[in-house]
Amino acid sequence: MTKSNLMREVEERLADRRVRFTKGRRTVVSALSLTDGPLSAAELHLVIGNAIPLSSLYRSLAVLERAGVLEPHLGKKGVTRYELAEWLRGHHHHLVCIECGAVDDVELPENYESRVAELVRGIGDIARFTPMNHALEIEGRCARCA
Amino acid sequence: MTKSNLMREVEERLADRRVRFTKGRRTVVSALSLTDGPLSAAELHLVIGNAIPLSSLYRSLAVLERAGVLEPHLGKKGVTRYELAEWLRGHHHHLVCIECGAVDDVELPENYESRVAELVRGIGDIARFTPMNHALEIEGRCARCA
DNA sequence: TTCCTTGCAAACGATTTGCATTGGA
DNA sequence: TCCAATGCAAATCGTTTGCAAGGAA
Repeated sequence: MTKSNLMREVEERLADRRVRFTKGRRTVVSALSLTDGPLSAAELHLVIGNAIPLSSLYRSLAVLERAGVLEPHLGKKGVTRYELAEWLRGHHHHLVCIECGAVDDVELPENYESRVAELVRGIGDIARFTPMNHALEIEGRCARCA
Repeated sequence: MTKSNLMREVEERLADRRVRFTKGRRTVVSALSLTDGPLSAAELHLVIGNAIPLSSLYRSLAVLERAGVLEPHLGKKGVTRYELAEWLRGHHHHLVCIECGAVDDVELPENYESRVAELVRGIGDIARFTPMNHALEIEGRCARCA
């Protein structure tokens, strides 16, 4: 999805919910649309050049999460990282570095993703569970920390 | 695994690593072996009847985590809950019900688990990432809520 | 106007740490 | 004996909140 399309999608979603798409919120969505993985409030604060105070950032993140635009990922030391929700970013999985805590997104090649989906269906059958969504999270060492 | 076997396994592991299995650490492992889900430091503090001050609890948890006896489970509000490590509890995945929020553990049949492991290895190769651990989390509707 | 958002500073709560004391090998 | 573990209190750090000022509808 192009960035301007993305902003339009978000705008629409927020309008539906009577939530204002203010300058601060635009900045957050825009920054997250340009990065590879989830960012914490502090990381976001750096990325956007201290343009928005932390407290306002936290409030924007909370609003965007409640509106279903962002998804939180809980990290160590009580740090929460956010990324665009799946309906905006597309389906992907996470590589979490146990060394530095960085989270990278991977979009699997179709043959991999179909095997994951197949496993998920099979597990659902075994466990009498109706799968709606899945996430394969892999912990390990990223290229930088290996 | 019986509880006394479990304590013996932990004792052995700690001995190998020259880590003392003190009264406080025994209390923590024992409490966690008796509960169904992961517990936070505060919850543990309650469960063991304030027998150990919070700061000591945190230190015990840190030591046991570094020794590979406990695994942290990151929750909202910066709360970390701990459970016995996988080699003590068995490898499993999570089925999260989007209806009632319940989290069920599933232990996959060997042929499923090996396919998951194979995918994880393949993904690591693609992404230049060294996988150490993985977790497949499936969201959907549990049997009760379907 | 009226309600929502923002910025600042202070408050909060989970976790960590400095230091003196205790305890186990 | 002697280093690691403990208890207490104070410090840290991510996050939240009260309040007054700014903005959009």
